[in-house]
Amino acid sequence: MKKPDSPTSKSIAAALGVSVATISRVLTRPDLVNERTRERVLRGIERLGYRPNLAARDLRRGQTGTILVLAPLLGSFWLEILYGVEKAADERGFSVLLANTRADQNREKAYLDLVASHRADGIILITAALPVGGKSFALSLPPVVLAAEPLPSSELPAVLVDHAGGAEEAVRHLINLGHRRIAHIAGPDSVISAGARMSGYRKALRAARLPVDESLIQRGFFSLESGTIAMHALLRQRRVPTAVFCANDLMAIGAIQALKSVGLRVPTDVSIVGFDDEMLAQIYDPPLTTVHIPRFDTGYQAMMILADLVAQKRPVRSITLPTRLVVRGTSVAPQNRRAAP
Amino acid sequence: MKKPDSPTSKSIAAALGVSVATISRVLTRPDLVNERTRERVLRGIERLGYRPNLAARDLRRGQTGTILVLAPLLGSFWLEILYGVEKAADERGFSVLLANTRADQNREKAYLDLVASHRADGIILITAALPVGGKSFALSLPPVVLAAEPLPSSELPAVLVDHAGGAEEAVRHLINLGHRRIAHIAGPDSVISAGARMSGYRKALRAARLPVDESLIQRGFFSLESGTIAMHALLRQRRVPTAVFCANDLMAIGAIQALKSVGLRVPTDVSIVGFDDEMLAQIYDPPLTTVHIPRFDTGYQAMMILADLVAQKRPVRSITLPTRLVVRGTSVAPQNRRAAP
DNA sequence: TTGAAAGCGCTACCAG
DNA sequence: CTGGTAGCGCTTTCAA
Repeated sequence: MKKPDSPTSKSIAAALGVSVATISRVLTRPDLVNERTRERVLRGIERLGYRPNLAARDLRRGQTGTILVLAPLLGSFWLEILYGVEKAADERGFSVLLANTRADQNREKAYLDLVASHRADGIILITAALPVGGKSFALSLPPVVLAAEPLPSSELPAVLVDHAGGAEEAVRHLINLGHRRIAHIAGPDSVISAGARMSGYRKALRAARLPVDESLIQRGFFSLESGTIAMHALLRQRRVPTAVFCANDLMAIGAIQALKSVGLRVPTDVSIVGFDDEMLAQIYDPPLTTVHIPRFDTGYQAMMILADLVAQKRPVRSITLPTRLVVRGTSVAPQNRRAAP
Repeated sequence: MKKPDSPTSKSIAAALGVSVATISRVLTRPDLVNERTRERVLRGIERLGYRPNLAARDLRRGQTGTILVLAPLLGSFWLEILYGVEKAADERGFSVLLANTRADQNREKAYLDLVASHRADGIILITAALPVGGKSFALSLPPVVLAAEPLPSSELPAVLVDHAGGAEEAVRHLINLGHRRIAHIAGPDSVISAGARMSGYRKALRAARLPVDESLIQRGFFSLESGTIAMHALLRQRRVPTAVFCANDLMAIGAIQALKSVGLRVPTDVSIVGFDDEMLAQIYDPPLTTVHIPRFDTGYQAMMILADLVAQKRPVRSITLPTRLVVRGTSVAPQNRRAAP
C-alpha cells in the first residue's frame, strides 16, 4: 500500500529535483522560469497528476477566485442571467457559487457572510423587492454588484435594465396600432422595476395625449393567476379596453386565459403585450408580443464589473441596458366591432 | 488609520485574553469549553464581528464543505433539481458551486479538476448523453453522484427516475381511453432515458396485445421544432394515429402546433401526452397531459447521497424515483369520425 | 479545561 | 534564474 495522497508542490519538487518555489512559479509566473526547467516541471506535473491545492492558495493570497450569486428564488428568468454570469466568470477565471435565499433574511445574511469568511470574493445580487438587511449592511460591505433589479436608495454598482423605456415602447406600439383604450396590469408596488414599467406606461399615454384612466390600471403579483384575476376586473369596466399591457409575461398569459374563458379572442378582440420575453412567450399559442430583456448580457456585465471591483481595477460604474420590443401574435390593430355583421 | 483587516482568531484571542485554541474550540467543539469562557468568547466574537477564515479551515481539514453541480446546460428542467440539491446542501452544511459545461468535454474536465484542487469535495453530475472522459475518468474518481440521467455502463451512485415505468403508464392511459393506434415521438438515441421511455411505450403496447408499428415511431431531439417535424411525418402515414406519446413536453407542444397548422384539433382529433411536466405543460393551452418527474426530490436525494459519500458514511446505493401521470387537457377518448355528420 | 505549538500547501520575499 | 524560508489562519495533538 502506497500513500494515495494527492501530490503536493513539495512532493513534486522532490520528485523533479527542484524547489517548491519553482513549482509555484511555473504555475503562476511562468515567465520567471527558465524555459527548459519550465518544460520539465510542466511534464512532471502532467505525469504525476499534480493539482495545486486551491485552499492553500486562497489562504495565502487572501482571495478565493470565487464569487457568489445570490438570488431570492430561481425562476427561468434568473437562469439566463446566471448563464451570463457564468460566461464572464469563466473568462475572468472565477468560479460561481450559487445560493438561493428563498427571500429569507436570515439565509441572506448567512450567505453574505461567506465573503467575510473568505469563501467568496464578491457577490452578485439578483433580487427583487427584498431590501438587504438595512443600514448595517452598507457598512462592512463586501464587493457587491446588483443585477437586473435596483435596490431602494442604494449606491451599489448595478447592471440595470431600462424598464420604463421598454414599457413606453410597448405602449407606443399599441397606440401606433390605433388603440386608444389601453389598460395596464402592473406588478407589485414593492418591486421597483414594476413601478418603472408603470411609469413608462403612463409616459407613453401622456406623450400621445391620451388620458390615463386609473380604473384601467390593475395590480397583480407577477403570477399567472393574478393576471387572470386582474383581467377579469378589467372586463367588469364599463368600457372594456381594446389592449392590455402587462408587467410580465406570466400575467399576460393569465390575462389571455381570462379573455378566452369569457369567449373573447386574442388578438382579434383584445391585444395583449407582455414583458420579459421568457421562453414561454415564444412558445405560447398565440405567441406573445412582449418586451425582451437582455438577461444574459445583464449577468455578463455584472460579473465583469464585479471582477473589476474585486481586482480593484477601474472605478466602478452602473450601467443600464436597453430592452427590445418583440412583436409576435398578440397585438394587432383594434377591430371595429360595429363593422361586423 | 487603523488596520481595516478582518479579525482573525489570533486577534480575537488577544482581545479576550484566551488562546486561539479556545476560539477554535468554541466554534467547532463547544462542549469541550467551560461554559463561562464559552459565553464570553461568543460575545466577543459577536461584538468584534469575527468570521473564521474558511480557506484556512479548508486547508487544515482537507475538506471544503462545498460541492459542485455540473450540468451540460441549464434549462428550467434542471433548475428544479438544483433547488433540491440546494435544500439538502443547506441542511448538511454544504455550499453549492455551479458549473455549466455547455456540453464541452474540456470544460467538463476542468471542472472535474476542482475536486482534485480542493475547491470542492464532490460532484453532482446532472447530465444527459455526454459520457465523461472515458475510462481514465473512472480511475481517480472523486465522489460523484449522478442525478436524473444514467451514464452508460457506469457504477456510479445515482438518483434515477423510472422513465420506462412512466412511459408505460402514459401509454396505458391512452389505451384505457380507447386508443389503438398510438404513435411515439422519441428522443435521441444517445440519451439513455429516451431509450427507456421508448421501451416503456413498447411494453405498454405489448401488454395490451397491440401491434408495435415501427412507422409510428419518429425520432426527435427534444426540441419544439423536432416535435413539429416528427408530427408532420406521422401525418403522412396511411392511417393517422389517434394519439401520440411524446418523449418530452417540448416535443409534445411542437406536435400540437403541427396538428393545429393542418387544421386538426387537440385533443378532439388527436390526443397528446408529453413527458417531464415542465411548467410549460401546466400553462399551455390546452394544458398538457404529461408524466411528472420528481425533480426536486432527485436533486435532494442526490445531495444527501453525496454528503454521505464525502463523509464516508454508509455504503452508497443508487435509488430510482417513481414518476406520476398528470392527466390534463390533451388526452381524451378517440372520437369516432364516422359518427360525425 | 486551557495553552503552546506543529503543521496543512502554497506564494512571495530575499539571497545567492 | 533558482532555492530557502516565513508565514497566511486555522485545527488538533500533547502537556500542563
